Amino acid sequence: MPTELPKQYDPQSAQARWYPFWEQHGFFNADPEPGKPTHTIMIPLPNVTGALHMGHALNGTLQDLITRWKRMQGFSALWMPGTDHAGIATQAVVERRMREEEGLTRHDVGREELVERIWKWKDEYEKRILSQMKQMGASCDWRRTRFTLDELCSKAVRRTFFKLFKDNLIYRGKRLVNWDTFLQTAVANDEVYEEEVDGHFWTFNYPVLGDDGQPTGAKISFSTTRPETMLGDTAVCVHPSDDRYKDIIGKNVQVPLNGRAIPIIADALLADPEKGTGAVKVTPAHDPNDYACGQRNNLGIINILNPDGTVNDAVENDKYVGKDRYEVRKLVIADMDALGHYEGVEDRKIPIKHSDRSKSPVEPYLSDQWFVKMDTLAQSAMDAVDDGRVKFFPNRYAKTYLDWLGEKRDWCISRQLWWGHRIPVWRLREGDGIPLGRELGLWLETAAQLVESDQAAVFVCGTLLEVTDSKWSLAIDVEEEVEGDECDDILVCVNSSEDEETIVGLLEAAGFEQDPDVLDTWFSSALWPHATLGWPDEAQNPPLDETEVAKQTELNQETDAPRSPETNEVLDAFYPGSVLITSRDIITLWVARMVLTGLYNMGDIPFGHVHVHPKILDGYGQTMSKSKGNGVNPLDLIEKYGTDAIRFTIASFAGETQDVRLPIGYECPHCETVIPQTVKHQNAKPVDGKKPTVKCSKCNKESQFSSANFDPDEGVAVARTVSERFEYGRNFCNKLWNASRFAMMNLEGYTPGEVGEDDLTLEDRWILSRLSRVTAEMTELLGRYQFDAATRILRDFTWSEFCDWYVEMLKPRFRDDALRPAAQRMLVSVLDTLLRLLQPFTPFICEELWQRLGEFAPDRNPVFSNKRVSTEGTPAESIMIATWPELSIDWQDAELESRFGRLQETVAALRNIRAQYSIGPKTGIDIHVHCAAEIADDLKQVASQFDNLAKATLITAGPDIKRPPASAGFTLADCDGFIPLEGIIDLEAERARQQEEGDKVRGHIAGHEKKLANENFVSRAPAEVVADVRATLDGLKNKLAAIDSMIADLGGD
RNA sequence: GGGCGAUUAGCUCAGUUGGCUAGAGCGCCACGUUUACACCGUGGAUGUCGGGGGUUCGAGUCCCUCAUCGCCCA
Repeated sequence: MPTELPKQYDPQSAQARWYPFWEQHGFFNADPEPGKPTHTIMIPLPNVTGALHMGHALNGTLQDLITRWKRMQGFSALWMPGTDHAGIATQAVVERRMREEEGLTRHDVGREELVERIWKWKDEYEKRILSQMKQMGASCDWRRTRFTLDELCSKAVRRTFFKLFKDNLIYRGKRLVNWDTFLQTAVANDEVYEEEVDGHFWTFNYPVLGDDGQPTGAKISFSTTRPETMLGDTAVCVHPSDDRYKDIIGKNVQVPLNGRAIPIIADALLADPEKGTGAVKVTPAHDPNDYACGQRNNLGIINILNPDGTVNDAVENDKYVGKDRYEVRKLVIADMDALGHYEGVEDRKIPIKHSDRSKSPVEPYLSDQWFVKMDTLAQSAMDAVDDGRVKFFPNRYAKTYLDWLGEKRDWCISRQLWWGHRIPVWRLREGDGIPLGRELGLWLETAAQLVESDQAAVFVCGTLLEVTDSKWSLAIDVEEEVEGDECDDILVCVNSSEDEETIVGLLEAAGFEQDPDVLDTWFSSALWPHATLGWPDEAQNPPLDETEVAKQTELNQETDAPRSPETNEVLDAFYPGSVLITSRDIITLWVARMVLTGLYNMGDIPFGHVHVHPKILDGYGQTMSKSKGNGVNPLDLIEKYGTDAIRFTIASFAGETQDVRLPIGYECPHCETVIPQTVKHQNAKPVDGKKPTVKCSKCNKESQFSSANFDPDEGVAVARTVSERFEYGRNFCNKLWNASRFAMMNLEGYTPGEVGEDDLTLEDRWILSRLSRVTAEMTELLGRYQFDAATRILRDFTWSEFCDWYVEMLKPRFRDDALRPAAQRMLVSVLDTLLRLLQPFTPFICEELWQRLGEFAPDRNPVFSNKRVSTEGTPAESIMIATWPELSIDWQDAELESRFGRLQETVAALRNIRAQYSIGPKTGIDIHVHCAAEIADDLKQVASQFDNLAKATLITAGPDIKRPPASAGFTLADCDGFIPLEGIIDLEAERARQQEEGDKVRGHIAGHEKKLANENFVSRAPAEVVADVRATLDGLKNKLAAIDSMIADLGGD
């Protein structure tokens, strides 16, 4: 027996009920099905470092929305879930924790143990993240969940690396990196932040040497913030046009600290004659600008640092070797002073780069790294956008992508970490040298066999070992090179294969050692779109997660994807994907790389569309981030407002131009007062283990609050994050809920059947016309990823048309036995359709209502065709697999909508008069309308609605109607209405009211007349526009005449 | 330093190729508990569209310039 709905929607119970229902029924599954088109979205994989934030909530909502929409449209819609191992971020988090809790460093526990600990961390956080996504309602195919370090993804990484290696697209080179001396690893630019610190600016001088190598007595002065780098100086640089130094360019100076002679060079890019002394020291190994200068001028490069930040023996002065750089700095200053080359110091704020992971200052550091040559790869990815195979929405982001790729900078893929895909290259241990003579020849024979069977690729002295017809060859005379000490390097890249272990064993026995570095995380995420689908395995489908499959088997015995022994159908079906939905900061890091690896491995783009959505900022316009402490936990909001409300509101944020500000507050757990968040709250951190609190402005009680910086103590009352903005979504859901509640209260005795052409009333035709338009617009807007506009038209339709007018107008029909069946069918049809339009946005409430509606109207599939509406047949088992609404364009009727508009305006005018004269809702009013006969007929037909909507009785209507005495009035474009108000009317007030209205109209008229009086406008503007203005002006004049005559009747002038 | 974007009501934001004296939600004011909904209904007030120039018959919309803010790249 159907039960009446409660007055308020309870999101938590709907969420708890329907998500498992969807999962168990396998509705999220996406499998290749013959004849069914596919739609693929690859998730921008979240880090396993921490929890999800608002950005993820936005990003995930949009992907789910599109996936749910496409699924309803009949696509086999795949939303591929998964997480990213996030090399440095994750390792750093685990290392920090190990240090804080156990006082251990990674060197204490060793590589294997550390990696094992990180896996544990990953398992915990992955679970947490995936569960958060489920709470957001994500309809991912969880059976296909992947992780960038899992077996499947690892295979793709190995194959790609091998392929690139073999194609000579990978090389080793030097590079100045941001070096974290604490973690002893290179950190990427996006893992570095700049902070101003109090520092010093010292000035020193170097003595100039004559041609004989002896000091000439001249000196050259320069300043520096890092005096210790003098130990690695290889030049002093001046501007070529600087007259002060013209004569000494080309001469040498001496570094007093170690006696090294270095040249004075001229470089216009590095030296600035306006600044300081105009001369600068050049340390190519420890400064990016100096490095570039060194490259330009063929300077030497002297690296003076060990990986831990101590000074190495290259400084040629034992006094400094082995000491920390900051200690050396002091020594160097003192020594220069003692030697008489110190000139002074001033205090200065210095911007210093810090590692985001260890919070310690980074050093520019020259190191050996692996690179991918970007030239042709980058070009292929640029071509894909240039020729439109990949389209950006909004289009302007194509520029970011193309500009970045256009630089074709080689991609540094190595990271000095332990957590990640280890580089599959073995090289001879340092010092072992290359086997000579016969031995080398034999070795190459063996290597050639591996190369021929595609199990390895080999570089000897920088040259690829090539094999044709079982004969190896090298582009160099290898023995000559080796004997001449030109080369001492053999690199073997091992392909993944069954014999891999044996091959590695042989290599290691022969003195080879695997490179210790791991690959950049982006290397594996670049492969995400095809790796997750099983590439490079083209002979079978990728495996499914057994636990997830098991969830479904209780209800459905055949959930396994159709197996095919011959091909990877999943890869064939879901690649290339459809759209990538992401935020703009990873267009270069990730999007571009996915395109180029897709083209390289698959010969095809990974996705046809890239949608870039806005970012969510805090109330002060700052990017939300963990380090700023201004992040918001979506789960707090879900608890407060419900998932649907969050999703709906978030979708309404997703426009094309602006980022979104989200001012938040904390809700006092004692009295529910909202305390706005300030920067102070954002920065608050526990002091001596005591958690910060907020003080309620009303009840004065202090409470701990939700924060990204700390977890509140267990068991205490917590002021949770709230934001007024989500009331938008919550109120909307409640409105929908209550409209449905109303429907269900009036569905008793519902029978399926037809509403014939003659039974369709004005409001029926109107709502169908609107519904048809809205449906078409929705499809259009979602296709362009204009989520904000889509949300708006849905809300407007639901609230301002369906609820405010249609449902109101249906009410009298439900009271009439003869009219009720048709009204019920109409209401069911429209509501059913509306719910389906809303499902992608607010899936939980829609499912709840869909199922409830099924109790009242088990047979109700609406069919809108041939000018009739009928309900028949059982609806889909779940709204998420119901069909996406399509209404014929024939239902759209502009003329009818404008007739309906007149009805609405009339009602609004009547209500306005009621408000003006304080006529209570129970008091009836009469109305006389002066208008053309045709319009009069129209009004008479809907007369009952005047009563229903404004408690007004239409007494008379027609061209001969005169204003009754003592009446208020209103004017529309094609009719004037009069409401007799004997005894109530205040002539003076009514006259003033009309006067005001008249003034407004006069203003409009003046504007239009001015336009038409302009010769240029009439002759140059399009005829259509001119005609429009004329028509509007005529209307306005009629209106004004009517108003004036009313004023005259009221005894005015 | 280069690029992209933003600046519209008290707040948060819309405003398709230039064409109705600029709209929404929240907030505000007045009235209202009418058998879907007070997370509601009815009515109302609110803007030098960042400043300055220009193009045009016509500019919130296009161009130039200045200011402020944000992001990306170096």
